[in-house]
Amino acid sequence: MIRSKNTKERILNAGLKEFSFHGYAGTRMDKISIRAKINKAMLFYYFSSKENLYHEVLTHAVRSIIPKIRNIILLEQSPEGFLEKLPEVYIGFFTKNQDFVKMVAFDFVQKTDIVKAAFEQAIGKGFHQGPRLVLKKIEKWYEKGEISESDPLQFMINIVSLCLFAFIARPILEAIFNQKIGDEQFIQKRIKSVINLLKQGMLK
Amino acid sequence: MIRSKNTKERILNAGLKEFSFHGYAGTRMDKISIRAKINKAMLFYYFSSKENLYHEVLTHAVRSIIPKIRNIILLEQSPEGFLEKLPEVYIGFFTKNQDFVKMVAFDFVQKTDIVKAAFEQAIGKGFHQGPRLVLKKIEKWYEKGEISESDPLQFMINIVSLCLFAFIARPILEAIFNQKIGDEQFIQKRIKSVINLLKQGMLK
DNA sequence: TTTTATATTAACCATATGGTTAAACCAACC
DNA sequence: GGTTGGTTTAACCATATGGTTAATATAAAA
Repeated sequence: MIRSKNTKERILNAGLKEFSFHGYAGTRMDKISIRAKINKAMLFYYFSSKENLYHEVLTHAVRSIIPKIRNIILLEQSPEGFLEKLPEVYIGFFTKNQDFVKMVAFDFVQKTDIVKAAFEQAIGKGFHQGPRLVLKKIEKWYEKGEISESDPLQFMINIVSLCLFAFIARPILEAIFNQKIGDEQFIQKRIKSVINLLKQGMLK
Repeated sequence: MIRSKNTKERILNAGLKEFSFHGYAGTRMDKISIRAKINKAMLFYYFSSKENLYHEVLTHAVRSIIPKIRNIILLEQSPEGFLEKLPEVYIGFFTKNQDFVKMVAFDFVQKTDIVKAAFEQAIGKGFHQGPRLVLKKIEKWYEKGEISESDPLQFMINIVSLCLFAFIARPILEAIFNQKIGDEQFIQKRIKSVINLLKQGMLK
């Protein structure tokens, strides 16, 4: 009975859009069904509840994403390469997956547990192992005198902050500084600025 | 009739707490009334609607905050001083006003207009003038060869990103890196790291 | 002490919302 | 052609939620 093989997929996509725009609490099930062009009951037929749909949307999105980032983080062995490649990959990714980023940013503050669970489930062991390995790698760079930041956690937070913040806070920044953010020109500038700052500021 | 002079204040405080924890959509009026220990009808007696209460909570919070930040941003004349003082003030402020920061971060993405309106109303002319003046100041620093970042907007985004992100994304970071964020020790480390990175990375 | 105007409450209301149900639909298999 | 079993729908339901009302309490003015 393949009346519509892609119904589930359509729901997942519509869910991602709605959740990313309105957050978990602000999202309405019937809005999702309208966007997916199906009867509301289908949502519950396939996903049983709002919480579960949210969970599946998240897991689905995370699965399609993680591998791309993981490689760069784990494989790169020199701090120069790390600081040069990461911003480009991160910012490029965030730009092309704003819905996902928005959705996570929205509810991680409040529905931390459910978001965390989705990540853990989607990533598996890598969820704990990955970050630990990265931090160790950074620690060694410091011991070898290759970088100036002694705390690996601060090192990583610096990178992620510079790459992510502008895209989460985009409406705030646009309102305050009265400039458009997010077009190709801005993104290229942003990447350059971040790489420059990181290399000049954290390499020895 | 001063049966309870501080009822309004109590509602405002309870509102800030609830809105910051659950966002606009996720906040329930009766939860606010319970937290404020008054009858739900009082909320509407004093603030007429949820949207309006939200607006007032925001305006109230913004008013108590802006002056502290404004001075440092506008008065400081050297880039060194700017990069040394701002992180301390910002991070200190964000740490002590996490509710406010959370609330703004939560809904600025989605309810941009209402948040923006509250800011504009609370700040007045300074809302547009302030940022413009800062950007001009930074531009001059670059022209004088005192800083290496040519784009004032990127300059500011770099600063704000490094100061704010960790406190907004706190639960994410704690989950990923499996470390506590937000205690006094972390905050001191964070301030140091940000100042170092900014000075080493953007001063000439 | 009575009046007055504000402050406060319990009970209520209309609607929105997540979720259910029972029946219809339809492709494949017999 | 009829049966089977997953798919889809319209109608429905219980509860939650923002908001209202009418009555009551109370401090101060008269």
